[in-house]
Order: sequence, then structure tokens, then C-alpha cells
Amino acid sequence: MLSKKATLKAIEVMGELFPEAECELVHKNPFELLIAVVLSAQCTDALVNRVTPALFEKYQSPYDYIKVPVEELENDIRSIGLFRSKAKNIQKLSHSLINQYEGQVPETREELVELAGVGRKTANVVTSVAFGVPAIAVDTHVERVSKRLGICRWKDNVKVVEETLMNKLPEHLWSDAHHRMIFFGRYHCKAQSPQCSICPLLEDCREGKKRMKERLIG
DNA sequence: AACTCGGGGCA
DNA sequence: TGCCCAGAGTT
Repeated sequence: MLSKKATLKAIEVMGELFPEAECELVHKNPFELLIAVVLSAQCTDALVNRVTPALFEKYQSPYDYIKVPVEELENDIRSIGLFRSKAKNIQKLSHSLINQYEGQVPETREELVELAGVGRKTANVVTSVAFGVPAIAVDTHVERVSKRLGICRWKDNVKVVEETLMNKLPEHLWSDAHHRMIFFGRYHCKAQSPQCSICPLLEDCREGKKRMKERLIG
């Protein structure tokens, strides 16, 4: 397991590699952010950003989303994939916001995860980005990078990965660490073709050294 | 724990 | 053109 010190150093190096790492979802308020993150499940943020300008123009509140037939909402988000379940979830979620929170977005993880289409990762992104609560949202990039570097164990589930990261990093870095690991995972430590041979973290990376040794990397 | 949903992107 | 990617929900 990577020490706290080495983990911190790795996060700093990722920051140097990707100084532009920050939240990529275009949002103006907690509600738009929530919708954007729900839409982003199983597709890229770039894809979501293609539909959100028109979507947010047309739908500005939970009340707008429940006024239209579900087929119309499906059609408005058709190009991002999984549009049937996402449209259904957004209407269900909108009803919940109206009935339980007077149309506002709740500010705690516990309340957020109860909403349709909102899981642990989405709840963390909303609380941290919209409400400034320190959190590490563990998506597949964060999970893969953490496991390859040896910050956590291979068998750890998402919850344990999250707790381990929080234990090894100071609270004020949680948000930055999240964004940096996403960039690092997406563009460098890729799922299929990690760039180990040119990686500045190779010395400290369990998986990278193994791959180099086994010549899995050119 | 394994499977499903559904597109876009890339080799 | 077929494989890979990305979370939440269901069983």
C-alpha cells in the first residue's frame, strides 16, 4: 500500500501534468449540476455538455421537467445514451424535489442518494461542487488509478476506495485530487493502454513496474 | 456479484 | 465495424 506521503506526492505530480484539471460539467446552479451529473452516468462529460445548453434553456426547474411527456424529454437527451432510464429518472427526481424539498436540491449525501438516478458518486459531486463540502467522488478513473498506484487494494469496493483516499489525503485536497485523478486516468493512465513508459509516477507505481517488467508496455 | 441499459468514439 | 467506455439499479 502506498504511504500517505507517496500518495500526496502522486496527487501533486498529477496536478503538474494536468494543471487544467477541474470540473468539466457546465452548470450555473445546484439543480443544473444535479441534472448534468445524472445525465453523465455511463457517458462522458463532453457528451453531456453537448445537450445541456439547449436542455437548460428549455427546462429551468423541476416543474418544467414534469410538465412534458416522458417521450419528449427522451428525445431531448437522445444523443447521450441510456436516454430512456435517464428521462424517467429525471422526472421521478423532479417529483421528489418538488414534494420533499420545495423544488430545491438537498445538500446532504444521505438525502441526495435517495433520489432516482443518484448514486454515491453523483451525490459526492453535487455536494462538493455545488455546496463546497469536501468529498472524493470515486468514478472508474479514480478507482483504476488508485488501484494501479497501490493507494488502495485491488479488491476494495468503491466505498473503501473513497475512505482510503480520504484517510491518505488532507481534506483541503479532496476536491483537487478527485479532478486530477480523473484527468490522469482518462488521458494518461488509460484503462486499456496506460502510458507507463513515459509516466512520472512509474517509480512509485505497483502496477506500472509490474507491466514494465512483464513488457506489457513497449 | 453479475448483468443491463444505449449511445458515441476510436482502432 | 466491432470493441471499449462510463454508473446506477435490479436480481
